[in-house]
Amino acid sequence: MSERRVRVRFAPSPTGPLHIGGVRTALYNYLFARQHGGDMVFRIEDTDSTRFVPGAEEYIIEAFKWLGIEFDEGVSYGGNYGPYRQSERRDIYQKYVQQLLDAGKAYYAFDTPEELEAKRGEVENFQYDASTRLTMRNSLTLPASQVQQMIADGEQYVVRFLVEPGRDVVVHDLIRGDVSINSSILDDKVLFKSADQLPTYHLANIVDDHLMDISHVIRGEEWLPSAPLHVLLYEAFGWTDTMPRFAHLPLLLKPVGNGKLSKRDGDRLGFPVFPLEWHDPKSGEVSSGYREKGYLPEAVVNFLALLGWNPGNEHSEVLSMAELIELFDLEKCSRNGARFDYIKAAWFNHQYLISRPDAEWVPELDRILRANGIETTPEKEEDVVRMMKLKVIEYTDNEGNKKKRNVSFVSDLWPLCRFFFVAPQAFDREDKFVRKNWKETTAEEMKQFMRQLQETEDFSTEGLRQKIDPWTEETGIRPWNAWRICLVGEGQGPDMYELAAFLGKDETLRRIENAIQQLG
RNA sequence: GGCGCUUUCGUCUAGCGGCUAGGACACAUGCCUCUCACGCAUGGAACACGGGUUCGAUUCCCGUAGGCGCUACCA
Repeated sequence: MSERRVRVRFAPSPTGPLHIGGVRTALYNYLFARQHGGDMVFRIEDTDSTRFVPGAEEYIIEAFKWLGIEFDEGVSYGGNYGPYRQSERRDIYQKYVQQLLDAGKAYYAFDTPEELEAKRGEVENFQYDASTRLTMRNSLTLPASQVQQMIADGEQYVVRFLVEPGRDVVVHDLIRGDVSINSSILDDKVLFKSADQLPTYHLANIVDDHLMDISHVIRGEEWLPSAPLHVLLYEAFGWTDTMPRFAHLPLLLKPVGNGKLSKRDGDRLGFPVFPLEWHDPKSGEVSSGYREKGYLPEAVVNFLALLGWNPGNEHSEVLSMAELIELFDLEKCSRNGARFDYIKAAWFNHQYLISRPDAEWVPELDRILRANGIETTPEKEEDVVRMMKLKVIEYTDNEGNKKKRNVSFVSDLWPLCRFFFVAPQAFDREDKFVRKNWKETTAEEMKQFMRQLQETEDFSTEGLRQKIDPWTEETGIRPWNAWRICLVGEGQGPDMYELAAFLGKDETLRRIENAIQQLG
């Protein structure tokens, strides 16, 4: 078994945008596959034609591209095990359904949805299983000739799996160990529906995993209760020796309150639950995405990887995809659900944002500036990036130490740097910083200060420092905070000499004059 | 209701019979300082409960309680 090539799959239903929990499941599959030099398969499980949502498949593919989770084969990637869309595999499933039917391991059932509904109404905890199947309308209770006739007449039916009661079915789970369930509590699951000539999830899933030679099934914990059914299905087909190994991942829970993470939590607390922004084609509703919110894909991946798995104490929590691949270990996955700590997600984003290479900033910053009506030319771009990188993301303090600012999202940047491009228009007298640093004597001091600036020949950072520092010593005037109000409008921003040097003498003086006029 | 999974700081977790129970996020305080930050330092903060097993349980077993999931002609 250790010789078997690792092949895993991520197999979503195209019923809407990819939930962040699904992203994590895919990520774990990906890490596992890459670590073992195996294959990652992308399969579309669209066996419920009524729930198909246009655009969902494309959305999912785009989301993984953005996140850097790569598939080796599957829908849109090709491969030797296709087709990878279940709706295109009808013939295959029919063959295997027939195989079970012929072997007496499955049977036709003609009970209509209405009849079943009625049954559930009159019998408490009704379940279609060994205890009830002989009281229903199916090929076990009806004469064979009548069954043939009904099918020939086009009567709607389903094929159900015949579960032998009274057996303990053991599922070996890589994360949880052996899980045992008695087959008597399992129902005779519907395997195939005549209405759309498609199988249900369970049948399609087992057949495809077998045919695609999947070695490991890594999926969410919600599948654990049906895992014994899947084991039984492998047995019924005679595929137990190549049955994949199972691993059921803990679920992602709400940040606060009870239950699993839902879209509503994101709306309520202000964080996305989808990787990309999603425009619902029916309702027109727009759901925010990590990408559009200014998250970096590396940060999302890193954060998600650590929700339910941990490499241990000796490692930093800031891990690249390559490091995650190297360290990942299914058996070290935790078994209990993880609350979704979106505050920590922001911290991860901060980590990646401040250490981003300059080149990657160019298009991003350019976009921000254009969005705010600042035109940059390609020649100027580099200067703008350098300036913003040095003065907004990272700067040098008076002692020459490199410092970094608390920027968590790309969208935080504009408010932090707009003063480089736009002079403060109005001043808020109620602002704490303004109140504290603009006193009655300040206007007069600023006028004196302006004369010093006026006389400064070398208006560079160093030139200003050499001219102004001695003056503050002589006069005892400490101009920096008031000066900051003039140029920035509030208590933030880089070193004042650096800022003034960037703005230039004219603009610096203009802004001070304006502030004096307004604040008096 | 039935079945299954699960339970260490507020949160994510390390721990795999003997530890002052460790780290990260968040929080608080201090240092730095021309502002906001960053950084650094410090601090508070946890083994759900009850029985066993054992010389010794956070760790193993059994209950109880809580949490989560499944219980469709959805995945």
